[in-house]
Amino acid sequence: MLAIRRSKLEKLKELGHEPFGGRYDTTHSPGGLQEAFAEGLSVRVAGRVSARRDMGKTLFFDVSDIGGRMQCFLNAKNVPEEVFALFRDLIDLGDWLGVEGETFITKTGEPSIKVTALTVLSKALRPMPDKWHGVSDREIKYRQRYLDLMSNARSREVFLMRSRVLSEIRRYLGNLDYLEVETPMLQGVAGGAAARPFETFHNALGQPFYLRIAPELYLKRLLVGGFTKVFELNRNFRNEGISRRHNPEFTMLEAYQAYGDFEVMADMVEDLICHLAETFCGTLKIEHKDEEGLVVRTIDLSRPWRRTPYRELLQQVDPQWWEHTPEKRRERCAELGVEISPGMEDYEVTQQVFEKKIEEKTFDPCFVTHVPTELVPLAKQNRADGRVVDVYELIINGVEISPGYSELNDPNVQRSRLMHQAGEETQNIDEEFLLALEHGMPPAGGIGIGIDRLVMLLTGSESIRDVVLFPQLKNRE
RNA sequence: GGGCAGGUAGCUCAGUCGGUAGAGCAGUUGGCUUUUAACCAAUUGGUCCUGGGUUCGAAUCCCAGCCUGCCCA
Repeated sequence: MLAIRRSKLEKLKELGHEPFGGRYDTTHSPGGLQEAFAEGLSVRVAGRVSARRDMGKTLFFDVSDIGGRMQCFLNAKNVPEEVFALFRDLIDLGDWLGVEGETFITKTGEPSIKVTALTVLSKALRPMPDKWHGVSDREIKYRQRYLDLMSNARSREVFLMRSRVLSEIRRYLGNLDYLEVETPMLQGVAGGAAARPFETFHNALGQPFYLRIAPELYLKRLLVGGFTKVFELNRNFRNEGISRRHNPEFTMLEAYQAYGDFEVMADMVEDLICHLAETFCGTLKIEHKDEEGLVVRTIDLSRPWRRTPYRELLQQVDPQWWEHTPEKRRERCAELGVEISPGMEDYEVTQQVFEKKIEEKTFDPCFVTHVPTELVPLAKQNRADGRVVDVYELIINGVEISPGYSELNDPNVQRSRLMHQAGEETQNIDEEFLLALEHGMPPAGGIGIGIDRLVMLLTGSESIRDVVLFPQLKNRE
């Protein structure tokens, strides 16, 4: 098959066509013309030949790109013989073409271009995937995403929506006077979260670096510097397991607002996510469907969203949970079918119960507030109850979508909390960050939003690999 | 890391009890001047994931490995 395509390529050259083209100025994209369609327009449209229906002296073909398709009509009577023969004999499904002609509507009502001239833009030497099923082999979808995109409308929709969601988040925050910034991805100390980092090495500096696991400690330095509303929307890296919900590199939004607190930020996140759902899904009741198109779950984003303290949620699992001794709590785990390991601290035991019995079963939005201090070293402690911090963790669709804090800005408390978390490993403390706090950070509310999980929620995707263009896979060898 | 499922033509997939490797689409050839998964006829195309083993004979049974997916940790 390759050989046949190559011989067509040679014939194109013999006939004076450059098979890998060049600049081609268009009046419309295929999808753009579809939207702005009127009869009798002179147009130039380019795209990949995605279908052809050959009727002898007449033939139809579609040109398409990520944004849509347009039917073209080629008739032996309307064009010079060589133009007709060029398409008929040398153009295959998958080739890129520039098409010039006039718009009209066919007998069957299809908006079309009556072709008068063709320009070869690129010859495809390999065939397109199955025109009806597309590619469904997961490995091919992920390793050769372009084949997935050119053959599966659903994938195109997901990634178009992802792109538009990112733009809309930037626009939304910009309207609120947030400034977008970029902070280091190569960090000397990987701070801002508890996760194993990727390690690397800078040769000229002779110094090890870590790929960031969070931008938080740098964004807070910017609060110290006087940025009062600031966000970063970019990649984090965590050297941990890969699963349906985890990719080693993932996209995170972090935003900080001076003089705010976690409740101000919860209000904003609630409004932002509802805005995105209304804009891109047209509804706050999002239906997730299975392969057959049957609705398996409906997520209701109607406001106001539930806000419930961590303490109360555990009482819903076991009313006596907080009265139990640590030993009794471990016993209850066995009864509840929650697996724990012997080395776990008491608060970790409770957190396991939270994750298995509450988080995984919560699909409609819930802000879990006031979680135990040990779980969040970077948030302010609650004034009335120092055992908890002033934070929320937003659960939707059984996963944490967004954390939000009243940010800790007391340098002394911050130091002791980080020391406590680091234990023996004091080299993991970002002294430069503590130095910045000593210069004075305004009180602030901060949030993170896991963008991949948000896009999964909005598109009804069951796997993070279906919303990341090139998910991490093992090398072939 | 553990368990389960899968890997067959470019793509989507069948393959019975271990007995010559199959279909649809794509491709090729021919026909057809308004089709839209166009249609009709003919036809090409295989490292059956890899490597061992059992057997007269392996896509099929056994062992090891690779890759993917799902579940668990």
